[in-house]
Parts: sequence; structure tokens; C-alpha cells
Amino acid sequence: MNKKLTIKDIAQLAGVSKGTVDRVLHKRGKVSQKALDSINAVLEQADYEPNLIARNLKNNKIYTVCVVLPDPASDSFWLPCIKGIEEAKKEFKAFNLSISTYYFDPENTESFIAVNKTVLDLAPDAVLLAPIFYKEAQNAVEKYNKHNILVNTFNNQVESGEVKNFVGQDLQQSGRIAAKLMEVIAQKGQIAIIHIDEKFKNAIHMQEKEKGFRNYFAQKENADYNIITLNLKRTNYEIKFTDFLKENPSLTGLFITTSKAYQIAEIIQETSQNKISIIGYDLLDKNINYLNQGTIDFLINQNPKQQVYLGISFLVDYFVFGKEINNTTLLPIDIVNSENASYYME
Amino acid sequence: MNKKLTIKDIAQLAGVSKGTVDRVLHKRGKVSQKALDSINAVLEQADYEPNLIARNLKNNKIYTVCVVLPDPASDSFWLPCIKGIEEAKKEFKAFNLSISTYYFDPENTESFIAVNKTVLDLAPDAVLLAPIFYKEAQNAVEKYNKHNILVNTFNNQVESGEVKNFVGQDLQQSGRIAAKLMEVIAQKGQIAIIHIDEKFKNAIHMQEKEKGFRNYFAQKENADYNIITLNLKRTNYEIKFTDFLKENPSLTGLFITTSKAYQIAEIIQETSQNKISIIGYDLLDKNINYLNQGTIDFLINQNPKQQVYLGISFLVDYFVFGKEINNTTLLPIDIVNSENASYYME
DNA sequence: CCAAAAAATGTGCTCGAACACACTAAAATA
DNA sequence: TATTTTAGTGTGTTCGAGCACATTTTTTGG
Repeated sequence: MNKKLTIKDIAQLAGVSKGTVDRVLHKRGKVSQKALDSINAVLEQADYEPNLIARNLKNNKIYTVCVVLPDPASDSFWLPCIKGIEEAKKEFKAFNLSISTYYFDPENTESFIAVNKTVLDLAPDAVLLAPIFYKEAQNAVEKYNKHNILVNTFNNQVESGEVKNFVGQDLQQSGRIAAKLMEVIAQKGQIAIIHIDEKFKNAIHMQEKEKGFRNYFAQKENADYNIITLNLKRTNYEIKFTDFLKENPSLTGLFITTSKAYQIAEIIQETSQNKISIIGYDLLDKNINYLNQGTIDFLINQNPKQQVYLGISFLVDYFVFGKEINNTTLLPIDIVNSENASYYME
Repeated sequence: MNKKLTIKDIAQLAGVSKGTVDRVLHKRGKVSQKALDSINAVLEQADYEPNLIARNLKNNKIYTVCVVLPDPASDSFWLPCIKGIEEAKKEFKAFNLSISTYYFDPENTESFIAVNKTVLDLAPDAVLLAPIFYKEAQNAVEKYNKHNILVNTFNNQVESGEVKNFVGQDLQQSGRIAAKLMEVIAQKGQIAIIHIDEKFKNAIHMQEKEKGFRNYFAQKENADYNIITLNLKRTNYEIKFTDFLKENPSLTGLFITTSKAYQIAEIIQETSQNKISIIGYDLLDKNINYLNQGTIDFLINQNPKQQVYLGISFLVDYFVFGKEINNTTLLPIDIVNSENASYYME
């Protein structure tokens, strides 16, 4: 009694065959006005929903998806992505999806180009891309599109009408969140925004976060803090930062815009006398370690794992269930302290 | 070429018919040792996964699920659940699932009993229950089980081997998170844990949170704070709390263990001179309002919407896809300030 | 050694949607 | 009027798993 209507039911109710109903549902034409009317009449008051399970039974094509991201061995920020991909594989194993992963060297644009070339030659149905090199990424996206390969991105945004979906965070807003936290925990005084990264690849990322951070204090017209910016490179960050500390004795807070907060925390823990509040990004083991020790006060979770997972699940929605997918998906920006960190690390 | 293995493929590889493979897969017996060995040999190196889509094609029953929760009109904590149910309905429309919602009066155990009676008479396949009345809930779960109705719970835990799955949060841990936040933002002095609720229904909830909160400071051996507890009832909380404020002039922080932080914030905003940090629960509009004004410093998100959504999606996994489901699912405990609140309210 | 019983194995149908193809009936053309 | 064309309709098969039932093979006992 409690059964869903099938095409056969509709056909019976309308006094036609299932083939005719099928033609109406798919607008394939070749239907008389009379049949059309009677079928539409039935459809209107019967709220028929096609059975997705049956629909996909026949479609036994395996969709191939390539995930392209920086090698987690070079930058452990990307480590959680492996788990995300594994989970997605497991979750969607039942559907016809074949996922393979390709790493590139995050400090080498050539490597990025080469990996994308490899993937292009494989001609998958879709690519899920971490486009950390802006220009090269745009180029890659264009090529994929030329070959009718669907492109979704995550973590970094590439302005392009050719990207089907982007999963990531609002970086300016994450800067504002950091600012709000800083305002609550840091003593009056000087606050430094610290950009620390191997290369320029995170340039846009870091700038957006700084913008949001500064905007917050500007809007609040909060004169308790004097905000300065410091750029650090890998090669000499230790000496440069130690000098910076000496030059700015009234520092009360540090906002590190990349996942390298542990590098700063290490120095602070050794040298600093007075409390300096530290807010950083990402749940790397080293960061968590300083979070637990109290040297880092808060971490902001960019949730790379969830980003890939969602990116893949959108592809399943699109390919397997024929759903249209949103252009942009902004993930929540999680505030993490020592007590709730474990939940976000799984 | 890129196709998943089917039972037919396995049969061919093992030199038997699909019926025999089927018997092996389902351990239905009536298979010779020889056939068993050859099929197992094939299965071992072929990693066969049954096609869930085909498996469920035949099963065209509509599963009926009743969600039983407090009326959001009486306690707006539950308001987000409506959205969660709507989303689940939309998401799982394609699968054979019929979801209906039943509200009871959260201040009236009779109403809880009555609603469960109604639902029991409907004989659904499963019930997703917010068991806020412990004893009555246990009773209801027992009755459901007697009638072979699957019971999942959310938000509140009922100790019972008869509950298939619980979705919620670790309340002690959420108390610890509040404590950690409080330690970072509140000045040295006195901190009050405030239990404020209409009735006793949240008694266990509040106690667990208090336990976690106190444990944190006890473990840290932090002597900067003196922690006291205050119980408030709806009828006279204004007078009682105002008196309490006068009696305790050195208060620097308040931890409100229910969603009623706005009631306290209102009084604090009017009367208090020195900064008193407030940490509360749940993203009610009134709470968010004080969060934006800076009277409330942090809210902890119990994520009722996600709780129901997950509860329903587990039922889909169980009924439609035949997956086994975990006994307990603990959601992350989100720390919310004015800048990231919107993400958790959708 | 043969018949009956038991064990093992294979066949064929079902589920719902999709689509190719066969078929009918009416209209157009010779 | 006979024949072709075309619009309209219905039938039958496919997908993979699951299970009832038919069929074959093996074992048992008289």
C-alpha cells in the first residue's frame, strides 16, 4: 500500500503504455495531444518522483576523477586531504566512481604544470584541483575545459566561469574572526600580523586574511592596538623574528596567516617573558602541540579534509544523481582551542 | 574496460553459476567445498563490492520515520531542527523515505508520553527521538522496541542497549571547552556557573557541563579563579541574579550552561560596571544579538540542526543501503564568536 | 546395482527506468 | 485504390542482486 508510484503506475492511470509516459517525461515528442493531456493530468496530482536507484542501475559507466593537490610530504597542511579522499572513496565506493590522486611540488610551478599535463592525458571525467598557482591554474582549467573535463577547485579560488564549483573559506572573514579573538585575549599594545611562507604561492591568501584582520579593528575604531605587519621567509626567519621581537617590546599579540605558527611559537616559548597571544591556522601536529602547551591560544581550522571530501561528493551528486551543483561552497570557519581540537582532526 | 565486477563476473571467473556465488556471499550453505574454494580464491583477489543500487532496486517499500522533539514554539533551541528535517527530506526524497515530525511540550511529561503513544500507534519503521525526560524516554524506547520499531536518539542520551544510535555532544568536554575559553578571557577573580532553566529536564545536561568546567580548572591547579555555582528558575531569576551580583562584586566571568544566556546578558548589560565575561550555549537570535554587542563573549554551538540531519541520514544508511550504524556519534563542539556565527546558523 | 533421498548447482524471474525497436493506424503520395 | 511515409504507441530487453524453483549430480540404503 505504501509504495512509490512508478512509470508503470502512471501509465496505467493514464490509460497508455509506459513507453508513452517515458516520452512525455523526457520530452522526446512523438506523443498525441490526447495522450499528453491525460498523462499530464495524472502527473499533476500524483507527484511522481523517478527512482534514482533504478535510473542509475543501467548507467554502469565508471566516472574517473583525478584529485590534484600539493604533496603533503612537502607541506603537511595538505595531509588531512588524504584522509578526506580515503573517506570519500569508501563512502562512494558503491557508486561508479574511480578516484585517483596526483601530487605536485608546492614550491615548483613546473611540477604543477607537468602533473596537470599528465592528468589531462588521462582524460578523466572530472578534476578536483587545488589551484595554488593562480596563473598556471587558470591555464590548466582552460585546457581541461577544452577537452570537456569538468573542473572543481578547493582551498584556492580561481576567477573563472569555467570552474564548476569551488569549496573553501572566506579568507577575509577568517581574518576578522582572528581579529575578534585577538581583541578578547590580547592586552592593549602592539599586534603583529606575520606572513611566513616558503614562497609566494600563498600571497593572495595571506593578503586577504590581513585585510579582514585590519578591517575589523578599523571598523571598531579600537585604538587599544597598534597593528603592524611582518613578512618572513623560510631562510632566515629565526634571526629576523628574534630581532623583530627586540625592536618591538610592547608586542601583546601575533596573528600568523599561514600554517607555520609553530615556528613562531617555538621562538616565543624560548625567549619571551611577558604573555604574547598567538593565533594561527591549521591543525598540524606541531601547532596542536603548542596549542596544548598554551603558547598558541587559538587555531583557525581551514578544514582541508572536508574541502576535498565535499568537492568529491559534489561530483557524485553531479554525475551519479544528475544534480546541479552550486558555484561556491563556503565552509564554516572553526575556532579551535586545546579542548575541541580533537573533533576537527577526526 | 573500466567496469565494476558483478556477481556474474565472479561466477564466470570461478567457473560456476551466479546462484552458487550468491550462496557463498550470503553464507546460505549448500555449496561443495570445491566450488567454495574456487569462488573464495576469486573473491580474494578481485575485491568484489555488491552494487548497492541494484541491491535496493527490488526493495520498493517506503520507510516511515517519525521525528519526535520538543515544540520549537516553547523552546527556540529546537528551531534549527525544523531546517535540518527539511533538508533531510529534500536530500533523501529520491530514496524511499517518508519523514513526519511530532512535537511535544518540553515542560510537560504527559505531553511527551502522549505524543509517543500516538507515534507508537502509527507503527513507523523508525523513531528519531529527543529524549529530554529520562525516565519516560526509557519507557518509550522499551515500548518501541517491543513493537520492533527502531529507535535513534539525539541531543540527549538514554542509557539503553535498545537505542540503535545516538547523535549528540560530549557534554563534559563542552564544559572543558568553556573553561579553557574562560581562562583565556576572564580576569582573575570569581567565576560563576549558572544553571538557568524552566524545569528539571536539563538537569543531567547542566551537571555534566559543570563537571567538565570544574575539572578543567582543578586539573590545571589554577588558583586564579574561585568557582561558584548558582541555580536559577524562571519565576524569579531576575531578582535572584541581581542580588547575587551585589553579593559577589568580584565576579569576572559567567558560564551559563543552558541556552538562556541572553537572560543573564540583559541584566549584565544594564547593571554591571566592570567587564564580566560571558560564555553560553546555542545560537538563538537573542544570544547572537548579545554576542554581536559584545556582552556575550562566546557561544558554544550544540548544533541541533546537524544532530537531526545526521540522525535521519543514518536511518537512510541503515534502511536503504543496509549499512550498520555506529552506536554513538559525537559532533564537534563549535566555538562561536560574533564573526563566525553566521556559518553555523546557515 | 538401482531407486530414492539429499546435496549441489543452474536458470529464470523480479525490481524501475531507459531506450531501441517493432508495430499499428492514419495520412500522404503515386 | 495501392503503396509509401510518418506520427503515435506498445513491447521487450538491459542493468545487478536476490531469491524461488528447476535441474543435475552425488550419496545413501535396501
